[in-house]
Amino acid sequence: MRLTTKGRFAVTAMIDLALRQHNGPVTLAGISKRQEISLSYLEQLFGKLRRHEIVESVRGPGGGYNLARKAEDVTVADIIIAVDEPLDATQCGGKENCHGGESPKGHRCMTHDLWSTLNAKMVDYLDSVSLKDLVDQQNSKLNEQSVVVLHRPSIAI
Amino acid sequence: MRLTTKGRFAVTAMIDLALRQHNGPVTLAGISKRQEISLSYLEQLFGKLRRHEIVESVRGPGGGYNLARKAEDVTVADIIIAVDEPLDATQCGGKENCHGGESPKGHRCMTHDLWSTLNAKMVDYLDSVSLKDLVDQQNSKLNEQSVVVLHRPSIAI
DNA sequence: CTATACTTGAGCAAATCGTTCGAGTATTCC
DNA sequence: GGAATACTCGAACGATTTGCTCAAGTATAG
Repeated sequence: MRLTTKGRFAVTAMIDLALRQHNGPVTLAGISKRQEISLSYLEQLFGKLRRHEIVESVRGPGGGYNLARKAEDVTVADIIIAVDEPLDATQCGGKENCHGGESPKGHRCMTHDLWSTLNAKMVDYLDSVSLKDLVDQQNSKLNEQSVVVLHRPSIAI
Repeated sequence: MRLTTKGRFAVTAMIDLALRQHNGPVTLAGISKRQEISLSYLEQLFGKLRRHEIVESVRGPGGGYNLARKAEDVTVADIIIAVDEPLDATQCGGKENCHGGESPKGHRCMTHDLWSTLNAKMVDYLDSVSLKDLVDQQNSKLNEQSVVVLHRPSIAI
C-alpha cells in the first residue's frame, strides 16, 4: 500500500459526498467548488471509484454520484486502494526490487517480511475506519466548533 | 508520513549495514553491490541518514559508515522520516490542501483528524520496530532457510 | 431541443524516483 | 610527499506520477 496525497483527495471527496447524498445525487462540480479540487481530477478519481463499485453515477440533469453501498460499508482502505491502484502486495510478490532471482548470499528478500507486516497493519487500520465514522466525526466536529464560537469567539489556535 | 519505495531502499540498506558493522565501517560500495542499489542513490540516502545522526561516516581507506546508535535504538520510523523528509505533520498543519484560510461552510479541514490519527498509528507501529528486530528476524530467517535447504533441498515456494 | 452532468481522452507543467557523471576532500598506507 | 580509498557534493537525465486544462462525446430531464 502506498500513501500519497491522491488518497487524501479521494477520501475528502467521499466525505463530502457522504455528507450530502441524503438529498439526491451529488455533482462533481459541487464537490469541486466546496473542496477546491479540480473538476477533471475528480472525474478521474470518481471514474476509478465507480469502476470499483464504491459509487454509482446518475447521468443527465439532476444527476451526479451516489454511494453504491451504505457509508458504514465503505472503508478508507476501499477508497485508497481504488484510486491508488497498484496495491502491490509487497512489491516483492515475485518482482523486482527484491533482487533478481536467486541472490548470492541468501538475503533474498530482506525487507519482505517487514513490509508485508507493515502493509497488513496499515490495511487493518484503514479497513477499520468506515466512511460513516468519518462523517460522524465530521459532524461532531462541526457542532464542537459552533460551541467554541459561541462561548469563546476570540480564541483560535 | 509518506510511504514510498524510497523508505524501503533506506531500510534495506540499514539492515545490511547493521548486519555487518561488527567488523568495522561498511562501505556504500559494498551495500550497493549486495543490495543492488545504485551507489549515488545510496550516497544521497546516507547523506540524509548522517544529517539525522542515524549513521556516522569514517573517511579514507578502511572507512565507511557505522550506526550512530545501537541497533535497538534505531527505529524504522527514524529511517523513513530521515529519507522521506517532508514529514508533513498532516499536510494541513497550516498549509494548503486544507482550504485556504477560513473556508465558507465550516468544513475547514475535513480530513485533518483522520490523517493525523492515521499518521499517528503508522508512526506508532513503525516506531515500535527497531533495526535490531529486523536484524534478528533476518538472521533467524537465514537459519531457517539453511535448515530447509538441508532437510528438503528440492522444495522451494 | 436544450441544458445538465457524467464519460473519455489527449496533453502539460511540476515534482519525485532512481540513476549517471564529474568533480572535490579527508584519510590511510607506502 | 604521493598514491589509493572512500566519503561528500552538485548537476543533470529519463521515467513516472501528480494534479490540472482543454476538448470532445453521451445520456437524460424538462
